Amino acid sequence: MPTTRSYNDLCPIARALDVVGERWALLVVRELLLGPQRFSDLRDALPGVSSNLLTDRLRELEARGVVRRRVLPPPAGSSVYELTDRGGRLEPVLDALGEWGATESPAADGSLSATAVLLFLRGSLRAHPAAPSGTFRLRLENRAWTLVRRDGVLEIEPGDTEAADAEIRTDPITLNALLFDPDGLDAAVATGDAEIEGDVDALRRLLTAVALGGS
Amino acid sequence: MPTTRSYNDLCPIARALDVVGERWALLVVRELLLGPQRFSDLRDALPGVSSNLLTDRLRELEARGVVRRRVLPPPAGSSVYELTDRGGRLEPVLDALGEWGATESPAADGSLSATAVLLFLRGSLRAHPAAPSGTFRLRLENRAWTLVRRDGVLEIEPGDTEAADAEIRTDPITLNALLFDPDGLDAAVATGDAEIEGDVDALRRLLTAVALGGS
DNA sequence: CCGCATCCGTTTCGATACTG
DNA sequence: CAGTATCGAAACGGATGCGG
Repeated sequence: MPTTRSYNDLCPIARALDVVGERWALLVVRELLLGPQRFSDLRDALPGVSSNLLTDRLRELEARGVVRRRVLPPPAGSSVYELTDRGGRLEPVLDALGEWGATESPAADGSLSATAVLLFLRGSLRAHPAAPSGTFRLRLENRAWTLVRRDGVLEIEPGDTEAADAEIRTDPITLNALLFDPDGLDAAVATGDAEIEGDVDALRRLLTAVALGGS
Repeated sequence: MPTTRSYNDLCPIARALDVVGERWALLVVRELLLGPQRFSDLRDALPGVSSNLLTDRLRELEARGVVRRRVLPPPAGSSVYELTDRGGRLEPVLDALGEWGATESPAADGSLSATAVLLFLRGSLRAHPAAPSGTFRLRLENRAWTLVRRDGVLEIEPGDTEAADAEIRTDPITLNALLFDPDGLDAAVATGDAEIEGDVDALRRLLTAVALGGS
């Protein structure tokens, strides 16, 4: 049964927290920021959330107009969860939280979803104006995203939406490490933790731009 | 006993939520944004939080470097809680949450602390460039704040920090209503819900600027 | 397998009472 | 005023089961 608890506070901040202040709620929104996800994608991206609680959160966020459930057209038949317009407008909240959280110690251990590292990557590049232009394919956890930087705007979309200058296949943890130490790219390739293709120098410049921006 | 539960997620957003994602935590930060507060101030501003939980939250936020407890110099002897620099950097998070929460329905009923309405007032005026310059004294719940708009910057500080052009004495709910309907000022004065002094026209222009910005 | 629903032990929360 | 102590209620977390 979904939570109905409220702060009973007229302040807009408190009313926002009534909607997305429950445990896991904002992390579900985080996972949906780059595109729709299936129930099991969310569960895998959020280790520690139990399936029943994930169901509750999704129902609650759906009832509050943050998330929408959409049944894919046949033959898929399965359904995905995606942000509504209102849910998408939570992006500045998550950006601000991420910026604040990034000032802490570099963190010890834990999981890291593909969406999480891609959001960090995107935020770092957006904050760092010197990032190179180009189109990059990122393959993480058997899924693909396309990073496009053109005319100063940076977007990351799910899928192979267009031809890429370079491609990297790796896992979120390795990619995250490379964002802090781009020079580790060759070593990661050597150990098989990452595979790269295409314009490798462009990829290297991309990683370096993040590392410079983050310091 | 303070909470130690973690998402165990390397994402900066999740790590931020490990610190300020517990219930009431961000509302405590909200209350401290405009200046130090005593324990009982916080409890009164946050009806619904039990004193033991407020103690837990403050201890937790103190341990995480968000809040600091400070003992006032004699003869006061009492102690106050205030934000650390790191805690103060949460302001963009609360701004973003407030902006998102304000797009909802105007809210039905509930409490409203002085800080909450002043933060809303400040945010609205900052977003609306046409707000008039001047210095205003705001008296709510037996406490005073000074609103200064000068050279395009707007600040609200606790106390009577400088001479004011006008003063209003009222309660948070009435002030909030006036922010949506400035024309209600005369009625509020007539019923005794508000008392005003000084340059009343300047006060009227201030309220009107908020109403225009919020629409 | 996916998308839940049910059950159950543990943690957190909320209300009230009480103390220095 | 500034917290502590206690206790029932709610929320959370993990395991298991079940229909498609």
